[in-house]
Formats: sequence, C-alpha cells, structure tokens
Amino acid sequence: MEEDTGALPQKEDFSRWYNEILWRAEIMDVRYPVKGLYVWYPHGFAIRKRAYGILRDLMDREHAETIFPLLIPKTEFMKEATHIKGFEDEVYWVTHGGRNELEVPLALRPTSETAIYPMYSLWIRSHTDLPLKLYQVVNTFRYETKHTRPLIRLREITSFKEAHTVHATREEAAAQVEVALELYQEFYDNLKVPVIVSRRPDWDRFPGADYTIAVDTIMPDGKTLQIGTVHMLGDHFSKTYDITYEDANGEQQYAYQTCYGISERSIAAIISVHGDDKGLVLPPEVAPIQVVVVPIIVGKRRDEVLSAAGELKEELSAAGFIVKVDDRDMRPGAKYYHWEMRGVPLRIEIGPRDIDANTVIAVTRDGEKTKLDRRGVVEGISSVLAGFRTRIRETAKQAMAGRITRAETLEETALAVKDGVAVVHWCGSQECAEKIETEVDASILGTDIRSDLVTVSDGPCVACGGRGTSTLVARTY
RNA sequence: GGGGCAGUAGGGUAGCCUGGUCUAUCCUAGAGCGUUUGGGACGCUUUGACGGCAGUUCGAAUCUGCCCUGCCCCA
Repeated sequence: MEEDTGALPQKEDFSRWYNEILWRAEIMDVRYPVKGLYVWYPHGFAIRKRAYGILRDLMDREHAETIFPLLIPKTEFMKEATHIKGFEDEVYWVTHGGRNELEVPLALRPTSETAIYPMYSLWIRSHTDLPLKLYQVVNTFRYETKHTRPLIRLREITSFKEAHTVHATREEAAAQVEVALELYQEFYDNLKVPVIVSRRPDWDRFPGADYTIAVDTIMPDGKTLQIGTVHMLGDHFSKTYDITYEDANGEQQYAYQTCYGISERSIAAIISVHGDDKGLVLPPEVAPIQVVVVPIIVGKRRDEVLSAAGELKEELSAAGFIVKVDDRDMRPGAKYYHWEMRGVPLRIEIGPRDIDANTVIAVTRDGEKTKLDRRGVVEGISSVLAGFRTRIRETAKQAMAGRITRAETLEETALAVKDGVAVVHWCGSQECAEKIETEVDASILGTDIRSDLVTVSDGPCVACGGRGTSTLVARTY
C-alpha cells in the first residue's frame, strides 16, 4: 500500500530520493524559473540557520565576522593570473547600469579573494595588525555549465561561509590551516556527519593556492561530496595585492594568507547522510523543532488532553528544548508521518491513558519508543535524546566505514569505487593519476589522509608499481 | 562539452501521432461544513492546468520553429 501512504522513493534510489525529499520535507523549492537557482522553504532555512549558528559560534572563537561587497571591479579581479584562470569561465559579469554600459565591468563574486585583499592591503601596515582573521557568510555566483543540483551544484551559492586570514610568516599560516581543519571537523561532529580529510592533488588545488586540504563525506550512492576546503595561499595573493607589513626591525615584508570555506553542501550532507525512507533525520543540534508533542484527543477529554500538552510544552521550553504542540485536527498517525518527514528528533505522545498513569510516550526519529514518567520528563527526554544523538552518529560512521575499501589493483579499485571510496597506493605522478582515473572511472581525491577509518601506509603504486602512499579514489559530486 | 527524454491545476497522470463536445481524471493538493482522533479518518460541497514566445490554421494542449526549465546517459 506504499503508493497510498505517500512514501518517499527508497533511499537506495538516492537520486530520486534526494530530489523528492527536498520538497516533501520543505527544504527547497526547485521551481524557481532560473537554472541553478533555488528557493529555501522556511523549514529548510531554519535548518540552515541552526547549522550556521553552530558554524558562526565556532568561527567567532577567533575570527570576526564582516561583509564585503558582492560586486568586484574587473580591474581587481584580473590581477592574479592563476586565480583568474580558475574562474574566468564561470564568472557572471555586470556590464550595464541602467542603459549605460559600465566603463569597468563588475564581476559577481565567485569567491571573495579579489574583493577582500585590496582592502587588506590598506588595513595591514604593521606586524601588530597580524594575525588578521575575518569571515563572512554570503552568496556567491558561478556560471556552472555542468548539471546543477539543489544545495550541491548551484549557480548562486546562498550560504558561502568564507574565512580569510593573514599572517606574518608561512609557518603561522600553515598552523592556521590546521586550526581551520579542526574547526571544520568539530562542526561536522556537531552535525554527526562523518568526514575524511585529505590533501588535494596539485591539479585540483584552489586557483592561486600552494595547497588545498579538503573535507569530504560519502553519500549514500557512494560518491563523495566535498563539504569544506582549506587553502594555504602562501604569499601569492599578498604579492599581487601588495599586502605587506612592517616587521619588528622596520622592514617591509609580504604577508602569508589562508582562506577556507563551507557552503550549503553541509546541509545536503545532513540530509543525505542521516535521512531514511521516511524522510529527514535531524540531529537535535540543527532541528528547528526538537520535540513535537502530539496530543491524543479523544472526544470527551479533549480539553484535558490539550491543556496537559500545553503544560508539557511549557515545562520543556523552560528547560531549553524547542517544542511544538501539534493540535491540528488530524489523525495522530498523519501527524507522526508529517513530523517524521521533516526530521523532528523526538515525538511525545500524550493522551488520556498517559494522563491517568502520569506518563508520556517518547519516540525518537530512529524508532525507539520509551514510556517516561511525567514527573522527571526533562531528565527523561534529555537522556533519550542523548541516546539518539549517539546512535545517529554511530550509524552514519558505520555506513561510511562500510563504503571505504582498500584496493591493491586497478580492477579492485574499479570495483570499490562503484559504491564507495577506494584507498590505493599511488606514486604521485600525474601520468599514473590519469591512468587510474580513466581505468576506474573515478577521481583521485587526495593524499595525506586523515581519518580514523583509514590506516595510511606506503606501498606499490596501483598504476606503475613504483613507490606510493595511501590515496583516496572516488566518484565525486 | 555530446546525446536522449520530458514539461497538462499544489502533486501524479490521460489526451498529442490522426488539430474540433476536452466541462478529462486521481490524490497523502487547497478551501468550506459536519462527524471524528493511541500510526496516513470519512461524507458532502467547492477551487484549480495545458512552460514561454512566435508561426501555421476558420480553429492549437495537440502541428512547426526558437527559447526556458527539469531529469537520465556518455565525456
């Protein structure tokens, strides 16, 4: 009777599942009439708001938040040659103001280095101005020519959190890269999204960076999703934009920089990693509603049940939970399905039988049902939610572990990347990389792998047999 | 970048080839009223669409062209 119950496509059919859950769970409306631009439904936006609240709190520990302009003059944009090469094919240009053609065309930022660094050049004069660590959460535009996908490949990224730091020395900048990676891992730990960190191969660096270290997760179809990047910029940009400072000896020195970003792909990861056949599964940390109270209304005792639900809500709200009483005129079952689709971590049922027994029924989104004593509800719910948190983290981690496979040969690699990530030995040469990529129909993700699910080692390169080190190979989004 | 398929009410479809009674249909769509409520209630009433622009024609959801949007496959 599935067709009559409004079920989602099975999650195994990931592409269909993903497209459908976006509107069924009210995350995004994809019907906006411009390719690659989508509209956040309030529920999706509320999840985003909570997730970015966590991210902001992390960043605020040692960064200051700011906002730079959306438009970048072509004259600034074109200064850094490598950077331009990386982006020139996907920049939107504003060429007119009203009916007049602009003397200097303006780029819609695809990322903000070229907007921020000319200002950094003005702001930084002395070593006492350093380190400088700023971030902003903004929209950015990229004229994507490949297949666009909501939250994953967008022409307008609406939630780009980008940080830009400036340091006196290369060592300090390199240390900042590590700090950023730790912040990002902490962020994803809060979301209960397991990640693998690795260093991108040279040809996959951020345009203008010395090196790029990326954070990836593995989607249910086995493809990886890059959900965070950290770039060591060295002194490339400081030389281009003349970001110099006077050191303690009175000498002018070029500064060293890093930048790092996270986008709404983080939301795609939450949805995809935790969701199931019934809909979203949200960690309490990001759930816009953490507890939904469903009053079981039976004719005569209607008012009694409703007021008991109201009192429960008051008590839980006072304890810090985000609670909603669903008193709509619907069957309880319909409400259960409704909130399950939207990912609410915990449902409380309260009806006449519970009132008489002085209990409530608590059901977590992953299906654990507990009868709680009405008197210690706050403690009861806290512990039920703690269990839920641990389980979804562990479930997600196990799922990821199951999709990482060691491979010794190209054949094994080709097989492994069909439903996950292969860990192979690779010698580091571009020639072998191309061979691997074409033969297994996947990409080299990176080396210097950091993950407690992967043991790094040396061994013969899968392509040439030469000396190689552990490398991730996967199909990617 | 190349190829294919598609777009009809909030969602899902039929109709299109063969232009005309087409007022199409279904729903976990909306509105209203009533009875209901411990896993997707029921009855009655009702609302609502042919992706856009141009063309062919007496007449276009249907034919032609271009565009937009979406999905799938290949590089």
